[in-house]
Amino acid sequence: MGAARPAKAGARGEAAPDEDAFFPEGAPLSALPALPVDKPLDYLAPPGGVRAGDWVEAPIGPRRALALVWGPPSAELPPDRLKPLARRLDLPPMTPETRRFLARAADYTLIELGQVLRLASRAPGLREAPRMRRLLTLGPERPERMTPARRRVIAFLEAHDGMPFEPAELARQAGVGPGVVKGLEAAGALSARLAPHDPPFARLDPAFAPPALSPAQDEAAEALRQSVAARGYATFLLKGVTGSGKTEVYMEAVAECLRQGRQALVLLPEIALTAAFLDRFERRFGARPAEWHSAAGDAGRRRCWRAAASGQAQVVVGARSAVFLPFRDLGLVVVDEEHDGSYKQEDGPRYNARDMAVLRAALGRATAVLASATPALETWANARAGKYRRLDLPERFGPAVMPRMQAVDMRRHAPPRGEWISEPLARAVNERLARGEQSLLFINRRGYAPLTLCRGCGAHMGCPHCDAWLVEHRLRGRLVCHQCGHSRPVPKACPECGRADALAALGPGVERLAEEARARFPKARTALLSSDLAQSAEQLKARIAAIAAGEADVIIGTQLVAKGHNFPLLTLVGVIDADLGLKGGDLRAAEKTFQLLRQVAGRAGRADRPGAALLQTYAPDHPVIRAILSGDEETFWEREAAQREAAGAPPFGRMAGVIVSGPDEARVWRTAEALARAGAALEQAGAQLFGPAPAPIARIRGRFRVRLLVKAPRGAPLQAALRAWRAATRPEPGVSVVIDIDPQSFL
DNA sequence: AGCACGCCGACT
DNA sequence: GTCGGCGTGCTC
Repeated sequence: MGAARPAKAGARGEAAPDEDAFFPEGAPLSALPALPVDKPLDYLAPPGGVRAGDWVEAPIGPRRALALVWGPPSAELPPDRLKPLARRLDLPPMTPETRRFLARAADYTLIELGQVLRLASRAPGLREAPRMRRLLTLGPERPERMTPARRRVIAFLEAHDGMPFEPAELARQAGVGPGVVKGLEAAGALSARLAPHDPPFARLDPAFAPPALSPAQDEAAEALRQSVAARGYATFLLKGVTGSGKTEVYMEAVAECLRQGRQALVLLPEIALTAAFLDRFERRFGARPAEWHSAAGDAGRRRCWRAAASGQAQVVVGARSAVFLPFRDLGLVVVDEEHDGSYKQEDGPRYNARDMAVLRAALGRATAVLASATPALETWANARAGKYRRLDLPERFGPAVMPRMQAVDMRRHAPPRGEWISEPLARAVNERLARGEQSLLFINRRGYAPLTLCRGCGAHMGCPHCDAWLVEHRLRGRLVCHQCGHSRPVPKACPECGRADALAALGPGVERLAEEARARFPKARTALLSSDLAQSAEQLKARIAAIAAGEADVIIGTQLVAKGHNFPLLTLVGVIDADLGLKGGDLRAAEKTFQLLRQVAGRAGRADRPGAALLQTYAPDHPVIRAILSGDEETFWEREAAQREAAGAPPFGRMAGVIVSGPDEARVWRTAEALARAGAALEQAGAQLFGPAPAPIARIRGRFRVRLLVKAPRGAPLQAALRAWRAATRPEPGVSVVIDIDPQSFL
């Protein structure tokens, strides 16, 4: 996310200057339907009039759509051609801040403005009247005829001190039939009132249970508190390893936000992690926040959306799409584990919730907090450039931030053919076994073996849809393509030459490594952890928890172990192939490997009991390996940033990936070349175009794919230029051109 | 998002 | 000759 400057006029769909303009019945106005239109359409105000920001129902073709009153009419059509809006909806109006945010988000992500409104209104039942229910309390009168059943109802209500009940619930609790309650109400002994069906969220108390903070935590918390209290824009990078207390620190920012009477949003990358977070939240503030994620259900989403819009929900905790909720007054956005790839929406409208969070804070005079132990390169670069304020949390229990890191030079310690655990690593594991401690053997490759080769004719088992090799999954008895998911049974004989028993499995996967570990450490209890072995997310979590609690001595795992769960008994991490991922054309390979290996190695030991990590490598002098060994991440990031600039690859900030794909290779290539030729138009706008790369054309899921890259200096109108450029080139039939504004996807 | 319009393939 | 595939465009 680039600089967070205040809103600038001129962007498409900018909120009208007259922010709460009133439009009396019949007056022309513009309103934005929640469908993929790229600008508001003109309508006439409905009976009773409307204001900018009001939710309405707009006729669109033969249908009616949810829409938002945007501002004065564009006057592109004469007023006699305009249709009147159907009606004003009983929903809290959208604030000018949120409207400006939606406009800028559309501009930044190249998503149609109406589609962004749709993201902001994805809750069920918005066009229906809010559901109400009848509640009964004790009325002023007593009934003339008193019966035992009636007495029970009255006594029950008296005992509950004015608390209201639904009729059916009251009858059940008082142990009477529904007729008794009805009779009492008719006699005037009970009075009824209507209340919203969705109960309000419990009030949160910022003073409920403030934790004792370390001096370093308190310093960071104070910086955040001051920023929230100042009610202006700022973004912080809150950096600290697991266990440094990041969560406690940003919870204090939430507390200050509550004291300010503004709303806070906490984005979490994984729904699976929310339950633990919610418990923690409740212990701090005495009640649970509103939740926003797909698993919350229709009722939950409706309740959360309305409470966010009305301001009743003080804090919303949610997945990435929560960033588009129409908050009434958002004062703080926290993005936890900001480097996490799941903040990126890849299907349908493409956006990165982390970037949207920063944009939203900038336009709403709010504080954004990006929390991570391993920030994304672009976040790190933004902090270095002074756009984000950086807060570093040291380890609470002393300087032992990372485990002792050591390389095992595989050129000197090569294991025998068909094995992958070196002697030094085996020794280290045996030491742990003797002490009753856990070891983790890490290999970032699922399955048994990455390559199956015929010893007879040399044929390798490739995917019929991609160029990728098929990976043998021995536990499933299948060959699987990790690119496209295609799978087939493991053949008995070579499909090329027909020779039986000639197929050889080459290279290690996690299943094979587990086999080797069991043979190598026969007395140890081994456990295999791989995402494709789990039946369900729940089951996987339970399994990880059991292993973390000590059910295994040697864990053999894929990158799944890098995230989430802590392993308190773990004191050794052995990285089987630290070089994996450093090869290949991915510009982000070094950065990704660096982060992954640090995260995995960081699982070893705890702050008070540092562990060790052994990296098996054939290239101990590779800069990435050296950076991981030295732990000097600042230098590493500096180098990565500089190298990208030197290579002419877009550095940071304003850039876009352009994905050209289709089923016909020649058509995809011709379209990519046509786009490249039209790049002159981009260059006039100060942008540069890279590609298409001369490398062989990629095949993914049966479609050919070519990538182009566009970069523009800060301040260049990249979005507008991209729009014009794309419009100027007609893709060949069947070819699609997708512009991806987020850097993570294409680097 | 729907829905109509429109231009090329296989068919009673 | 037509029926129908879904690519493209429009909705105030």
